Amino acid sequence: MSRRSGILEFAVLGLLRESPMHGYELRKRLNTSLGIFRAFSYGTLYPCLKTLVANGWLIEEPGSVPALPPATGRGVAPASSLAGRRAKIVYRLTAEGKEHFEELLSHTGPDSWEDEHFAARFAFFGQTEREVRMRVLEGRRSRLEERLEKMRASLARTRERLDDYTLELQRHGMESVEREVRWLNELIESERSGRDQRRSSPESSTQHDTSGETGGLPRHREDTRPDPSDDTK
Amino acid sequence: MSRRSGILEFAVLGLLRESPMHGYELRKRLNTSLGIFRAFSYGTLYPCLKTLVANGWLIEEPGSVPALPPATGRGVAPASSLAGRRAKIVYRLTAEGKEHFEELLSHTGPDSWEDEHFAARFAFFGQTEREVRMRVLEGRRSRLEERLEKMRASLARTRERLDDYTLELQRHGMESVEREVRWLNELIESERSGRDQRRSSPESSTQHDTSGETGGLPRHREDTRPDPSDDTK
DNA sequence: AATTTCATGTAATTCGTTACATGATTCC
DNA sequence: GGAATCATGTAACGAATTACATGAAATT
Repeated sequence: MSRRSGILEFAVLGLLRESPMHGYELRKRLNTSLGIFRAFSYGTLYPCLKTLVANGWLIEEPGSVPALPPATGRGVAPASSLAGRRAKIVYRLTAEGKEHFEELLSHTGPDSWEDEHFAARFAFFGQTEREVRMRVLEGRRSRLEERLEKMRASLARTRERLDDYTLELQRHGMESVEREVRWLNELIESERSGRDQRRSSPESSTQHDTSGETGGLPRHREDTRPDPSDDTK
Repeated sequence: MSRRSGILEFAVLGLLRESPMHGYELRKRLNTSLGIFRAFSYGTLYPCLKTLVANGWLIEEPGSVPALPPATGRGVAPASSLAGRRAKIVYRLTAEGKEHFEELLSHTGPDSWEDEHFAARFAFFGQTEREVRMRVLEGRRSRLEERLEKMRASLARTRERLDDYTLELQRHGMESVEREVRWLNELIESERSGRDQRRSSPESSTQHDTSGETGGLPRHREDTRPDPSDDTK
């Protein structure tokens, strides 16, 4: 019962699996860390957290403020170390929550290939088993190929009667899809050749795979611009 | 009043501007002809049509069946030529509807740069004035550049702490955006150099611009596969 | 002292879907 | 005559947003 959205629930559990957080922080990570994630609002997030708690997947803890500064008498009320502080609820995954998340991770349904679901799943591939990763990647690919088929068909059918702009829009749309298919091909390829069945424990890696090419994801370089600025406008 | 969605209303008016249609057909065109348009369901479309009628922008006409076949006594009830036929309501744009659409076309707000709105607007660039086209393209571009900024920032901030997959997802996302920016650059460029202020009358063109290169959209070739098949699964 | 950013929540509303209900027409 | 597709609609529900309301903490 209470068929909560899927995608948000999934992402919240996934993020909380890595470390406990409070809502505000959670939302930011939802919008940044994860690739595509659209900006969920608080009006969505908080009620969702509530139901996750109700389901026994999360517990609320009194907020121990992240990096509590020296606080030598400065400010209004230094109070009793970290006791009387209102609000700032930190959510932590329970054992059942963890279990539930694992189950979500290992499941794949036709939804898993859809745009947003796919992105969410991909974002947690780090804790997904190899076999499931493959299923998701391949499912996504065939979903896109289906879509391409339709686009091509409709293009062929209507080509003559459309103005340049509509045509250009379709063309660009198709190219985007084709591009994603190529991306998936690369990923699938490198999944096949990669041998590591790695399975989480979030504090591994940072120097994961010193060999340049084989076994990991396909290599792409990216200009390293240190560019500190704002986040979600 | 009755702040109807925008995007669906806009698209419906735009499609009907070209020619009258009934709901079923309309929906198909929504999902195919226009580039990106997500599949609206009937449960969305029909009520929308109703309110557009209520606003005086559309009128319902008894359906003259598209290509009515000889019908020489065959079938159940040939009836009185095309009189007693139930349903099949054809919607036609009224003068006010046309006016309203023109106004929507010439307006631009911050919404116009968002993904779906942008696609919808672009799909009707054929009947949009040059100046407005420019505004929309440039608005979209700066919207995307903003987005890129944020992505870069968040990448720089979190790079070390993320696993390979999350990173790869972000990288791919950024590349997609960068690609669209390049596309927009091309379009803007060719808008600048193109001289035709063309403004609709849908029955022009089909051989619009016999010169290969200058003035129109940037040229891209595309394999012409005649591939007749189904539409919306 | 004032402003900004952090932080949590709720109520009303919007947008859109699913599932259902119905029936005509065409194809085999 | 039975299946598929065309065609129109409605009611119940779902997901998420906006606008509102509140207040603590940090920055300037």
